[in-house]
Amino acid sequence: MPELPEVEVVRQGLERHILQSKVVDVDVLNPRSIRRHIPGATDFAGRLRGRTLTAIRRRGKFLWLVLNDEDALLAHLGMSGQLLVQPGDAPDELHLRIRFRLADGRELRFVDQRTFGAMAISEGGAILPDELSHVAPDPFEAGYDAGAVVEDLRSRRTNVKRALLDQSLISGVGNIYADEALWEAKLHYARPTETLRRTEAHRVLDAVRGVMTAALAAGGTSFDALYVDVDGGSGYFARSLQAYGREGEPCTRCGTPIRRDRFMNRSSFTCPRCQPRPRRPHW
DNA sequence: GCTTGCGCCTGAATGC
DNA sequence: TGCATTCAGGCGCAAG
Repeated sequence: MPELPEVEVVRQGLERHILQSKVVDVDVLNPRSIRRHIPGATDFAGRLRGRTLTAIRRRGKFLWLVLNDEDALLAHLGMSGQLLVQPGDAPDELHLRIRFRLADGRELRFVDQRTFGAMAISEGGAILPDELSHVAPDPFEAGYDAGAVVEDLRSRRTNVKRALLDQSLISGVGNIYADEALWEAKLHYARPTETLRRTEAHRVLDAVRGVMTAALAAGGTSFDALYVDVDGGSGYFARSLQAYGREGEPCTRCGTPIRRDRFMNRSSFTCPRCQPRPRRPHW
């Protein structure tokens, strides 16, 4: 599942492989993958033909390829999206959605089994696409202000995990790293945000940055055949996970079996001892 | 204005 | 065995 570290691995891979490449043609094999590009596939391809990829940028889980220092090709990988750089004669992937033919004969390919991902052209989006105006800075950006995030977090009327997953508060965090950060900070996912002390809020935000830094160093988290890198390689952070996916296995801090709950229609993994459920408030 | 819940999507895994 | 159901989950939007 691509979260910030996996998207950053992809960004770095694109930077290594296709910076200054020229797009000569584009095939949209599934229009759903450009559903955010309202003018449609013909317009999409026309705006890319002849353009050069002059920079690869990222905020949170969003990625954009700058076109001649002006417009941008915006991408979100969703659940299962991959951006692969392949020789032109490589066989099509089963879930190939968009093909970008490059001038040197190689292809940039958007492959996405579940089609939750999407691409679009952002006019004038080189620095920061307008489409991302609602996406907060991620913890690795210069504009990230931990103190401001702490105050925003504590002003919300929700629980801490939902807040961490809210891209308008802090971007780049998905289900896996939210669970890992909460385990690290010894906080339960259902903890009401308004009851967080400043030190606790800082602790969980520091944990978010720490776990994502470690994941990036490991090349990201990969499960099964959902590859991460542009050449199809997998990251190996999955073996370092402390909570996510470890139901029934002992907590590495205290030995208590990790439990799995359904929460917000997704799985949440906690150590019941290190992360006790908050006491219900008195009504 | 803010918070919450749903639908989108495919394939693997599970249940009967 | 085979068909049906569940699960994975980020995002945008509608409803509350």
